[in-house]
Parts: sequence; C-alpha cells; structure tokens
Amino acid sequence: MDQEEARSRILDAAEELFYGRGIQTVGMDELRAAAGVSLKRLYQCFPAKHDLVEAYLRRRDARWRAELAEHVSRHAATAEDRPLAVFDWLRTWFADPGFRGCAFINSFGELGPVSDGVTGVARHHKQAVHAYVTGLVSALPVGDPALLAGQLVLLMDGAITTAAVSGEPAAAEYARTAAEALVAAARAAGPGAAAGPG
Amino acid sequence: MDQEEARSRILDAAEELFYGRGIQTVGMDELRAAAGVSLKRLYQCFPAKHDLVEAYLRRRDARWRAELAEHVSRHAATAEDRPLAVFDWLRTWFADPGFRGCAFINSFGELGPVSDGVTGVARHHKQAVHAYVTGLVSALPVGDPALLAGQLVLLMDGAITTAAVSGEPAAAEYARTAAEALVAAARAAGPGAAAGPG
DNA sequence: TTCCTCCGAGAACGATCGTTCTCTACACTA
DNA sequence: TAGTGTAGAGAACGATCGTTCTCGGAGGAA
Repeated sequence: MDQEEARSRILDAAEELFYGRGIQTVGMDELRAAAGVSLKRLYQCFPAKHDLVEAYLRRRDARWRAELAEHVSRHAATAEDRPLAVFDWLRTWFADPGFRGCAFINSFGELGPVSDGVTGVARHHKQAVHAYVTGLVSALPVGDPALLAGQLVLLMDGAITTAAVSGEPAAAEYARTAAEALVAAARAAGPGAAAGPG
Repeated sequence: MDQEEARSRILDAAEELFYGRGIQTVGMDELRAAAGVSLKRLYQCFPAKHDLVEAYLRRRDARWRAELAEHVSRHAATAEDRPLAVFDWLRTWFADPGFRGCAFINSFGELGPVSDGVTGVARHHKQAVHAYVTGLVSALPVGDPALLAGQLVLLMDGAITTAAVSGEPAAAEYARTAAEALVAAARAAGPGAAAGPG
C-alpha cells in the first residue's frame, strides 16, 4: 500500500470516528483497525494523535466549505438566491443520518482549552465561512454587507447546533425564514434606500 | 463538614473545572482536591463520575436560566424590550473572562454520542430556553410567536458558539441587531397587520 | 543463496484514570 | 476507660490509552 493511500484511509477513518463519537473516545488502535493499516504506518503518517486530529479538522474544513460552495453555485440561480441556498444545503445536511453537529464546535468544546491547534483550526474554519458568506451578500444591494453576513453566520451556527442537540432538522427551516427576513431588511436599508420607519 | 455542604462544594468545583477545561480532561482526584473533600466523601455524594456530570449540568441549567430571566425582568421596561434584553445579557456573559461557550453544547459535543444522560440534559436545556423565549415573544403582537421564538433561539446559540470560538464578544451585537430586525418583521406580519410588500 | 531492508502484527511500557480498599485517628456512648 | 462507628488520607487495583519495541516474514541486490 502506498503512503499516500494509507494517509487517505487513516483520514477517512478518523473523520468517521472522531466526528461520530468524539475525539477522546476513539483510541489509536481502534482507528488503526478502522483504517486497515498497521500501527507503525499510522505513526509514520501522523507522529502523534494531535497531528491526526488537526489534519482531520483541516481536511474536513476544506471539504465542508467546498461542498457548501458547490451546492450554492449549482442551485442558486440569482445573486439573491445564493445566501438562502446556504440554508437549503444545511437542511439536507441535517437530514443525513450521520449528522452530529459542527465538527469544529464539537472539537473546540472538547479540546479547545487544552489544545491550541484545535482552537486555531476551529477559529480558521469559522472565519473562512464568514468570509464566504460575506462574499455572497456583497453581491446584493445592501447597506452593510459585513453586518448581514455576520447575522447570517449566527443563524447558520445556531441552526447547526440546535439541529444537533434536538436531533431534528427543523432548525434549518427557522433559519431560512429568518435569513429571508434579514436579507429583506438589509435590502430595505440598502444603498440609496430611505431610512426605515421609526 | 455537612453532607449538604460537601455536595455543594463538589458541584462548585465540578462546574469550574468541567466548564473551563472539558469533562474528560478533569480527573476525579483533581476534582476532589479542588472541592477540598475526601475521595470517600466524593463517591458518597456521587457514586460515579457520570452522576456528577449530570448533576453539574442540571444545576447549571437551572442557574443559567434563572440568571437570564432575572436580568430580563430587571432590565426590560416593556414587553417589546424583553426579547432584546436577552442579547444584552449575552453580551455581558461573553465578556466574562471565564466564558467558554455553552456548557451543554460543549458537553454534548464531547460526550453526546456515548452518554444518553448528557444528551438528555442538553436537550432539556435547549427546550427550556426555547419555552422561555416563546413566553417572551407571546406577549408581542406577532402572528407566529413560535416561529419568532425559534428564530431568536437560533441567534442565541449562534452568538454563543461564535463568541466562544472567536474569543470576541462582538457576536452579541450582531445577534441583537438581527433580533431587532426579526421582531420588527414579525410585528409587521402580526395579527391585524396587512401582508407585507411582496 | 545470503544479506539487507522494510513492513505488519501485536506485545510491551509507562502514564493516567475511575474506583475501591486499607489504615489510622477521632468523636461519641456505656 | 473500653468499644464502636465514621471520616480522611492515600495506597492499590484494574482498565485503558498513547506510544514504542520486538519479532518474524517478504522482497530485492549481490
């Protein structure tokens, strides 16, 4: 087996186990078995468990954002649809049987206080998502795209955690209606618009 | 030392350590030392660690919601102010040096998949907060209080997690402005109001 | 074939953790 | 004063975990 393939299989197993059951709950030997590699190979690829944890989070960050962006660009016809398509994608994600909330929030809650690496990756992920959403709303005629993006990101994280804890995907619907209202309000206060009533 | 006092000191230490560093990171012996009780006493009060974890979460749930309700009832003059006062309280909480996100989301992310007890307490907490917010918005002339409450709860959870991961309390401001917009939109669509433009 | 190198399988090691057990000291009762 | 029950201090136990080490075998080069 190639070193490259071993690394990929280890990361696949790590993503399934770490995301599904938590990081500290999964031992290196169970991970080795799930990946189908030897312990020696595992430590060749990742010298310590925290290296594997951070690599898992980094890969998941890239893939998660790529899937989100692909769904948005594929399903949103106009610039107005794009921010809302984010929440449609969330709904399909919540319905996935393996859904268990945000991997970065979970990892941060579990290891943030004792791992600067985990904290850094989680923070980077949230910043990247924020930047992506800011890009989406910047195409809209709103007065303060940064404000609207910040609000939408709150709805995203709130929906993710609520859906995870409650076990029901309905949070995506609430978030979408809230996003519609916030986008509408931002457009009403957009450049060239009169000040709102009050 | 009284049994009652021992129990209280243990729960105090558990809350500080579990919330601040995570549950699995804190051992029973460190907890015993922080509480200033003997190991025998510790296991008399809580026969196993998971008993202590669930007791910690239940007590924190009650206290957290009581503090929130007290702040709202004390600082909000009118029914219109009450939902927004929630976010003012969040802002002060985020600024606390010990703030580290939502104890229930953190615990759920760490132990949810392997502990039905933790999952149950986290779910109960979120349902109770939802019920409280529903009560707040039910006093407002809005068409669908349950919908607005669901939206506001998403903003709360999103703000809490964003503030925790980013380490900056600014999320509370975004959440408050979003809450204002959502309340205004719900009032515009409230009972007796004409349908909105669109 | 013989040697060298690499790999997988899994034992082993040291540390930690949750939990229990032992020992000693002290307060209270007859 | 002798006896009894209880508490604290901390050793001990069994399990688990991250990590390293050992052993035996496979494959290529001379």
